[in-house]
Amino acid sequence: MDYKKQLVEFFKDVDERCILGLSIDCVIFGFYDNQLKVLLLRWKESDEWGLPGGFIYKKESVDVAAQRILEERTGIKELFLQQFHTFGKDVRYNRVEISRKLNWPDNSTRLWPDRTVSIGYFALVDVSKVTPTADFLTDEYQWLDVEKLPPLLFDHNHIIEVALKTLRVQLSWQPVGYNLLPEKFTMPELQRLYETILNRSLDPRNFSKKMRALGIIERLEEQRKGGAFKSPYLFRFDKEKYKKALKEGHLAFS
Amino acid sequence: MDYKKQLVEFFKDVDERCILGLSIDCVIFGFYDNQLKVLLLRWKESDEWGLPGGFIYKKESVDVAAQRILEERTGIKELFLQQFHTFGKDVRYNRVEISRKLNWPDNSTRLWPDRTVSIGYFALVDVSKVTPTADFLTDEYQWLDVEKLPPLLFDHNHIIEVALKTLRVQLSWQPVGYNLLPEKFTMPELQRLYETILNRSLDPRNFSKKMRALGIIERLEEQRKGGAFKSPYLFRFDKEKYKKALKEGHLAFS
DNA sequence: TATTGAATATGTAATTAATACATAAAGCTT
DNA sequence: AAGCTTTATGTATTAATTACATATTCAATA
Repeated sequence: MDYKKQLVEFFKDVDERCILGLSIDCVIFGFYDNQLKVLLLRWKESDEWGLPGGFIYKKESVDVAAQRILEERTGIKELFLQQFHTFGKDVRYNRVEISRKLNWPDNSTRLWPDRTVSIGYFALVDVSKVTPTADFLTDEYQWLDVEKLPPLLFDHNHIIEVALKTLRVQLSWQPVGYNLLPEKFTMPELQRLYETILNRSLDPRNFSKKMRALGIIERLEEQRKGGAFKSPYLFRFDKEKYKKALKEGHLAFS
Repeated sequence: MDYKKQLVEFFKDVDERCILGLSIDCVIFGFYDNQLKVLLLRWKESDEWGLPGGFIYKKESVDVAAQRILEERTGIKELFLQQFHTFGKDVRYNRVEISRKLNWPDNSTRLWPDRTVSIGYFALVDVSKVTPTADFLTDEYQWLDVEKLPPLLFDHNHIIEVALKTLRVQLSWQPVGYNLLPEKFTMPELQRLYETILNRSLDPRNFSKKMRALGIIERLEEQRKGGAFKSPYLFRFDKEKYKKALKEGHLAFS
């Protein structure tokens, strides 16, 4: 059975097992090469990219569904995952246009509901711990720079924008980094993460002072060698204190 | 035709005109008697209270539906309205329990979907400008103190808690008051609004200093007479500057 | 092995914001 | 006129934020 026939079966199956007209879209952020990246999937037999997403089983909480979808796509369980907005415009896609873009038969989206409301979640993950896996509809993944995204399927560019905005606001009163950086990292790496998310440069003396004052990281004796310059110290998050700061929220990068 | 028969018609009609399995719940905050109030509706032929809510027409944006529902319930168009969370637990109500509580015939909720996901919006309104109107399912409204709520239908107590938490967080970086107070208000009134939302007392000298420094209110020459004490000055929000502050977010009640 | 270039580590002074705190003034009542 | 109640207001202290420059280390290479 070829892909196009499987598609019909796939959507029939979704209709049977899942809630209709409601989906989840996941904005999975990662950080490397000093850039904030987002995980995107290329849809089969097309050049179109979109966010990982999925549907909610009939007897499954939405939060659980989001977690499941993320685990399916990234292979990791423990991650920062947060619902940030529900996208409910009456027209979020045009079935004819989608069929064309995806090179699907004309009537293949016939079984889709007239509209779909999508609940957006964003996740922060350590790229090195992730093994992205495409789903049935897609066959390639890529981490793309959030600042240089091509036009995506559906309203996914907009969804990413809102996620990013939420992340920026959150950064001003909660710590970020535990889920985005490897276990050990240098102060400049942490600073570049903040600079990337906030999209502006910070003073290294003030940044270091503030971060260390928060009491959520500890400096190790270890240094990272390798560059033709002074070796930076390595740091590590104190998981307990980090979690506490997440809850209480006492940062202020204004 | 009596109410119980109409009920069946009502839900049939909803099924035909609206998206299934998705609803909107509105937490409408108001402020008077120095207390933060929330608008609640009593369901017909019962003593059970719940949030105003409704369903989304098949070709209607979720935001528009929320606005429509609020307008139907309060009669006012221009209000602060914000989506704050989507509630998607797999079990949010028990149909048998609901039937019993509402004194409905046993099978009256038979046509309800197995579960409903609800999108939560909160609104801030000037109580004096509102003419609350009950809907088909309800026949009485009341403004109840958010701190003294009885057990409500469904997960509405939880929804209000989340709304209140959101409002508190928001207060720390955005102004509040334009939609909750009458056009002219005194500084102590504004302070009590803040104290009520934050649930703690503030120093009047510091509060006044800070508020006036924000540049979003102007003091009028007018004073309010009437009490056996020094007449307070009246203030008014500068709508433009208030809107700007809303967008930019520069407050900090920490 | 001495030199150079690149990135890191660090401290202090100045400014701004937040907090703590008490008294005089005005309006109504009696 | 006295008394009660609520409002209006300023200053000193502390804490937080900002601005700013130089010495260090490592690797490459001359």
